[in-house]
Amino acid sequence: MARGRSKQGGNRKRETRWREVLDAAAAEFAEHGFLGTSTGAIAKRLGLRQGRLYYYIPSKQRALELVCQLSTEEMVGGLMEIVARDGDPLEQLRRAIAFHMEWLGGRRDYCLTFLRERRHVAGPAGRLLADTARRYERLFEQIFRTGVARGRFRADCNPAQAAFGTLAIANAFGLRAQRRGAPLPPGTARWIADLVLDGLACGKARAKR
Amino acid sequence: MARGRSKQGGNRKRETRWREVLDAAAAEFAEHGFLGTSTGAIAKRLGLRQGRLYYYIPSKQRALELVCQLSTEEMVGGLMEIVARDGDPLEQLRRAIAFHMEWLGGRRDYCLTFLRERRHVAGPAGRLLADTARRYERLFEQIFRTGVARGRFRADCNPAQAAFGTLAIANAFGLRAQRRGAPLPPGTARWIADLVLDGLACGKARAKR
Amino acid sequence: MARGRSKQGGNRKRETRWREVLDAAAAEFAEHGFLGTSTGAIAKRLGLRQGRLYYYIPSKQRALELVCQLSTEEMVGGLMEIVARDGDPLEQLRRAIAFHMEWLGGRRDYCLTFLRERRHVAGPAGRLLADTARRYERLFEQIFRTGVARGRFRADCNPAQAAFGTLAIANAFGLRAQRRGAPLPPGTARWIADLVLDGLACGKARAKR
Amino acid sequence: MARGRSKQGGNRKRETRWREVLDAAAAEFAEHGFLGTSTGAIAKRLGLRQGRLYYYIPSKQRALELVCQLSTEEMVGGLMEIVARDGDPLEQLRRAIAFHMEWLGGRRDYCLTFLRERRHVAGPAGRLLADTARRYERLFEQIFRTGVARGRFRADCNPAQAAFGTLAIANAFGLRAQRRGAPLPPGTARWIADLVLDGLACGKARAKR
DNA sequence: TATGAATGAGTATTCATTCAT
DNA sequence: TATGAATGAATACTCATTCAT
Repeated sequence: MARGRSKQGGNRKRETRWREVLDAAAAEFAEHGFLGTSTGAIAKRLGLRQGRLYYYIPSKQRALELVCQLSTEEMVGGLMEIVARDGDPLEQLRRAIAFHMEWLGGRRDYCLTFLRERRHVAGPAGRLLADTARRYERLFEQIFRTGVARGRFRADCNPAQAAFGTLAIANAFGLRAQRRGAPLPPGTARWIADLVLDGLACGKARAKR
Repeated sequence: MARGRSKQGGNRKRETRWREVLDAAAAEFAEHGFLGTSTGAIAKRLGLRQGRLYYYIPSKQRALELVCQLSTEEMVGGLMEIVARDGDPLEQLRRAIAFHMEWLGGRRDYCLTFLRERRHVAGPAGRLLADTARRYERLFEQIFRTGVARGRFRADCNPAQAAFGTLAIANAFGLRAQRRGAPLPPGTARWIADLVLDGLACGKARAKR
Repeated sequence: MARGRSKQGGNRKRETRWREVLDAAAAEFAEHGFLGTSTGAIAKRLGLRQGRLYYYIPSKQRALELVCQLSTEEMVGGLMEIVARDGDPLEQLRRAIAFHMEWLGGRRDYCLTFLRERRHVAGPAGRLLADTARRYERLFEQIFRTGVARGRFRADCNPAQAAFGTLAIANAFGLRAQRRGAPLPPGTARWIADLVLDGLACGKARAKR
Repeated sequence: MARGRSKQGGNRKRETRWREVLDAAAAEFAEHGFLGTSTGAIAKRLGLRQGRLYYYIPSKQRALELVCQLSTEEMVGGLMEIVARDGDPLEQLRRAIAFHMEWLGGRRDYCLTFLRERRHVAGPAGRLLADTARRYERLFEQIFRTGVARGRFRADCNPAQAAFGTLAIANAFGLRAQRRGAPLPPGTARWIADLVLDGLACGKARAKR
């Protein structure tokens, strides 16, 4: 390729810079929202002038799509591994939650952007995103289903609801901690897993009392 | 006086129209976000031309503030009554959650707007809003604190965390149902209360197992 | 006429109200300028609602024209009498200046509006205004011309320039006092007349020294 | 450094363009007033599209402030030099008036804008402007005060009034000539100085006659 | 790789004016 | 005599995007 002097080196550098651009976009999107972010603000964060941004990304819209896709797809990949590995569903759930919390902490900007700004991703990209999100939730669902089937979780546990609820709780606590700027306290994942287990999977069904 | 009467009538009509304007704003804000909403869109929803809107509201910004303030303040009022009435903390929590879910259902647009768009309310109005939100959460906190003190909830229940978690779960389920356009299924509030009780207030603390 | 119950009474009342409207317009124009004045502001000053104004005036533009014309025409009338009356040009000038200062004080809003806002009167009305203003200046000019002809003013006094200068000085001092909110101090007109006489009409022509 | 050089060049070009923008704004403000000037009109004068203007100036308001500040501050600087240089107060006054007239001619748009539109500069910028204007007037005042102290001007000359009057006369004649589009006739400054000297500083006080 | 000039379209807000009541 | 609802046009300002250099 004419562009990179050494193909490898050039591409790697380019790739690196490209990630930096996405990081900057994610940071701005997380802080001010997609519509509240100007391309100038992203550029400024990178020490570039506005126009230059378009060398790296084709549009602000596309940047949002990429930010939303990148981490979600990696998250699905990671979670798949956990679910694929056999083991006690209860342990699996703990690991899954720990995994999820790690991402919330490590990729805060990407997660926040995905959670709050995905509404601005429409069309094919939006459908792709919705699909990825569904796959992620289904993996949690599967853990609950297995747990119920094996008698580890209580019989009236609704896997779909449990999966949704688990993510809601994990995200709420995970992002609350973020909002305060502090890293997640170490026991958080464990504590949330217990909360979920008691409330959604193992506790006595209250309504029956 | 003839004028007094006509003035009354005028004011009532004006007041009504004002609420309609806020409703329309809330609906648009909930659907497209504050920044994604143009004043023209609000006007269109009301069958007005854009400029006319400013006869009722001083600015889009102020409309957002009012939308965010109106329902939250009423919610605090309602919840205060529930908490003030004496009774079993467990029953109080159930009533509180039911009350909260009713608002999520009945004032969907206002609640969504508050939850997602309040970040765009800055300055004094923002501080007021934060204060109202804090008061609301504190009322839930108080229920948990009383429950722990009276031995109805488990000893290691952290009232602040429990209050936060309760709202996170209630909002997540309440608004998920909304997103699908359907009204909340009748048992939802009860079911969520059980979830919260098992997970946050009464279940065995897993970590100790 | 169908409109007034008693023609006389109705018209007089109407006439009065009409003057009040013009006064209010003049006051706003003087304070905020023509473009800086909204019809709502004029209406407010009168205790009316915006729309009602159009019962009295056909347009904001026309209101400006009337404000500018009214006092200038009366001023021309008054000054003509002074100039017509025979007498020492020096005394005439004193009287003319006193007359001018009285108007600046008594019709402050009208004078300010005329002086600063007449640029916004275009078309036939603008030409009429320019003509009236020219007639006014010419009357001063005439005093100087007579004074020179009769040997009361120095020979090299340029009547046109002297007239222009006289008005500039009178307006500047007259309106400065106004700006400070105080009524013109009693001796002002006399003092200004002396200034003008020394500087423009009687003093030794410096350039010759 | 290559960048340094290009930056220099860029800055100089930018600076130049910036002055052109202010010149255009001043021209429009002088012709149509601040409120009568649309940003589009300024842009058109520069051959730009409206939006582009905001690359050079942050707002129309700020442009007005800059137009008003720029020349007034330079004028104060120039006048200070004249007053600082020792010499006959009478000669000083002549120089000061000549200096003032030169500015009226050379920076007509800026001066007109300052004189007529400064009322639209409020807040801190307005206070700064008022201060600069006061300093300018005080410098003239000082000339008169010195002249009286040294017995060159008549004893009952009021320096503050004389300064105000001098500026009123100079502005009136200076801007009248401008309005007619012609440059100031050569002897004007001299002639005005004589007028001022006779009327304000040296003539016999008429009232005593 | 980077800059800055340029643009076109969009958006909130204001306001003179009209009209039915 | 007065009101309030309604409108259409204007206007300041922002911003994503392009392109010559």
